[in-house]
Amino acid sequence: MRILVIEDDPDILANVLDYLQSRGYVVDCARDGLSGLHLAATGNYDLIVLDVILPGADGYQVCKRLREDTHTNIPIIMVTARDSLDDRLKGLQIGADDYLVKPFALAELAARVEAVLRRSRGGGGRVLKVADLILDLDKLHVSRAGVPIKLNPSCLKLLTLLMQKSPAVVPRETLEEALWGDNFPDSDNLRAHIHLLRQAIDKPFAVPLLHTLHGLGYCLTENFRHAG
Amino acid sequence: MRILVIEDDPDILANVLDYLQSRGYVVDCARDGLSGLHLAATGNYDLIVLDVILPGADGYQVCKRLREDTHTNIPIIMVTARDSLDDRLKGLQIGADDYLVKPFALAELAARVEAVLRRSRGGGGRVLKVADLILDLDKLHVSRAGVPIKLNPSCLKLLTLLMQKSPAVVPRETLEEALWGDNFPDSDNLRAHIHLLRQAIDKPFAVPLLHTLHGLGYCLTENFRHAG
DNA sequence: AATCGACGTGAAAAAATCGTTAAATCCCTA
DNA sequence: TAGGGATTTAACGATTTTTTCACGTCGATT
Repeated sequence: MRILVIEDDPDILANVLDYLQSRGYVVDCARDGLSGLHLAATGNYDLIVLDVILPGADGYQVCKRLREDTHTNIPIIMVTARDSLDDRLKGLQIGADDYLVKPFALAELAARVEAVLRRSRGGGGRVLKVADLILDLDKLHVSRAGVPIKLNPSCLKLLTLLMQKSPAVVPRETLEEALWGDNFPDSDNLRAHIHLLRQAIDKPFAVPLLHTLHGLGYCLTENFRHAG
Repeated sequence: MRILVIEDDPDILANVLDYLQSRGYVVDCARDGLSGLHLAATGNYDLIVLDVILPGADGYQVCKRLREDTHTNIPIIMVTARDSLDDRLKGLQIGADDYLVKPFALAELAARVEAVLRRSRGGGGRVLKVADLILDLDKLHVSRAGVPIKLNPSCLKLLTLLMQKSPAVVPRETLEEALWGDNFPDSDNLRAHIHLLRQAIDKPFAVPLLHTLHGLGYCLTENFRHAG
């Protein structure tokens, strides 16, 4: 992760640089608004820590020009001693992702850096994984051993639940309620769906993942040892 | 935009509710941790404002369980009177997107809500891009492979949402709510709009970007791998 | 071993979803 | 008030999903 720190106070700059580097980030710095703008536009950073009080162009101008002129959406955390409400509002409305008031603890800066980065990288990637079976909860895409698998909505719901609970056993009633709520269909329909799910995720592969515990429920796991 | 406010103090709750509603958000609320957790898991919200001091499960527990158990990445803004450094760090590290200390100005809450929403949808830039399809949110201008495309307002709304969420799958209900709010028209009208959108952005080009996932929703993406 | 209930399998019927088209209605402006 | 674009409604066929059902298998209990 590459971070650009734009700050004119040499003491603060040195502290921030050291701390962020110690946390494993690659950090560059600029001491005034214009060189900061230039670096930001060319340097391919993942996040910018931006002081408001700067020689040259101030932080608001830097932020505004980054958003409007260069059309970048690099996350920006503004940092400043100015803590009036209007200042904070201005910073946030102009396109900053967060606004931190000096003096601040370096640990808090790092925590906010991580929070913003987490969000800017697509929210953390909501994926479930059991053995070589992967379910992407956003794309609703399933694959096993790299092979894409097509599932209908019911099977997808079942698989989601089973993967979330894995390696626990999920009772029939839980699965039925997930599919139909309170009033299930007349026939014992879950069997058919489980069958479809098995066809899709287990049949084409060597080791089955979906196991039946007679009278108890179903369980999705790799290391399944039958009691015997 | 749907927001869930989890807060037990009735005065603060009323203020926050009124203010956010006046800004055009659809707001629900919960007064304790458990019902908040339940609403959050089922209610399809775009953001959660979460008080730390709560009866039932406290805010940290709610946040943690949302991130770990239910695997949601709904943006969370924590709000609390506890402003010690450790409290703030805990909130951010546990998966909150922002941490706001009481007492706060409603305007600042709204600004931070918007900053977080901006980031959580498509990244804050005013230009959305999916493959060679480009949407300028300021000029409301759409083009693909350099060719300008004219869209009516409905299709524009649909495309905006789909691009913001890309490459995630957007369920029908989300699209319908974006177009009509709570009371959609009688007939299944989304199909017609999707058709129009396809005519505009896909038909004149070689590779389609808008894909249907039967029973699940629609997905705008370039690399769409569907199992045979 | 016999039996009963729970489970697996496959096929076919029923229902839901979807793409497409055309006509009707609404809304704004000239 | 007429015209044009936007939106809504309706209908059709095609496809997919869900449900139902019949029958065979397995496991536990007697």
